[in-house]
Amino acid sequence: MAMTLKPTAKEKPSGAVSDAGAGSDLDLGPLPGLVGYMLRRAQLAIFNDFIKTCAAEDIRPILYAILTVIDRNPGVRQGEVGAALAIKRSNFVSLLNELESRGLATRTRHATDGRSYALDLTAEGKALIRRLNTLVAGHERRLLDAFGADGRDCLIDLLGRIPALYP
Amino acid sequence: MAMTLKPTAKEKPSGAVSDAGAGSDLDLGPLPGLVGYMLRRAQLAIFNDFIKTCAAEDIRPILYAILTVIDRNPGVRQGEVGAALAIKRSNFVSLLNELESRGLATRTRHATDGRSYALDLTAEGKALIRRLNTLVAGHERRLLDAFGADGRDCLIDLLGRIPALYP
DNA sequence: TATTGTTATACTCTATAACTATA
DNA sequence: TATAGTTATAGAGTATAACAATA
Repeated sequence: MAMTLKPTAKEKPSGAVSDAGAGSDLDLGPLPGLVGYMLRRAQLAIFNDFIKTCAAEDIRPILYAILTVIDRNPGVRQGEVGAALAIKRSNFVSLLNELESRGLATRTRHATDGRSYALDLTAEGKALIRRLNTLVAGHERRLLDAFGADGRDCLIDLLGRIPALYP
Repeated sequence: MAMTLKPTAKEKPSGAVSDAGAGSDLDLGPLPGLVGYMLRRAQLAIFNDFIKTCAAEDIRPILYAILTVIDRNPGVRQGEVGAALAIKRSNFVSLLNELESRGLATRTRHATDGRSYALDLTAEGKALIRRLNTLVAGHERRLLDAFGADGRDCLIDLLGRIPALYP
């Protein structure tokens, strides 16, 4: 639970606008000190790189997450995947339709509950997720190279504690 | 540049799904180890809290950021604000229209460049940003209480280094 | 010719309500 | 009645292309 750390040297002696302004020399006031603001910028940058990384397979981050969960939990019910990824049922439908029409995943009626669908990857879907995992590992390695394993683990750890703060 | 730290104790001995699944017992595979995935979940949680925090003033995160930059840089040109916040010019127009029509900001023709607008907050806008800063400080304090100043600074520092990784 | 702001448009993600079919 | 999935719809945020006015 505890954590000991030394932040990187503060290179801006006064204002502390840091790099957040993307080269701009404007005064951003409290923004560079707000977790939410820095989170938005970081997420934009990482998602753009993720999209570029998986562009050859035409897969967006949300589709990669869905494919991953189905791959790891064959026969999982549709609603479970959505809940695990915080995607609303109504929004999940068209995403799954997309995967299904591309021949990557299948809906099968649940054995004991006629309301549910059991989701599985097709052979093509399984082959795709393997290729994607290789691409994504390369994408992730850039962060690992920049931050080191300790820095990356620390970031993951801190980020993972945030959702629990807002019940 | 260097950083020393001890991640929090790993409470899940085996799988390490952590809290990312929001209580689900599904196997999320590599997702909880991906910075981008954890970033998305953290940002969703923080933005939702921010929106709730500023709901009484009917201000979304992006409007707060714009108001802040205009407040800190009176007379700033429209394009500069957009560039500082990574908002495309074409998308910035309607956002500024919203602030202007609500009587919070003004467009004035730039003194020396007839193409530009100089942006300023109205008295009402200035009063609003002061109230917002109080609300946002409370929102941010929750993170500070949870992580401590060291943890928060570490998080901000790591997040701030991410955009520079993708030129 | 290049830049600033604007309009138009499209796509993705998200949110809500109402519907169906099963339980 | 409650739940799983679906449809319809609306709102944000983001992206590109084309245009007018100005430099």
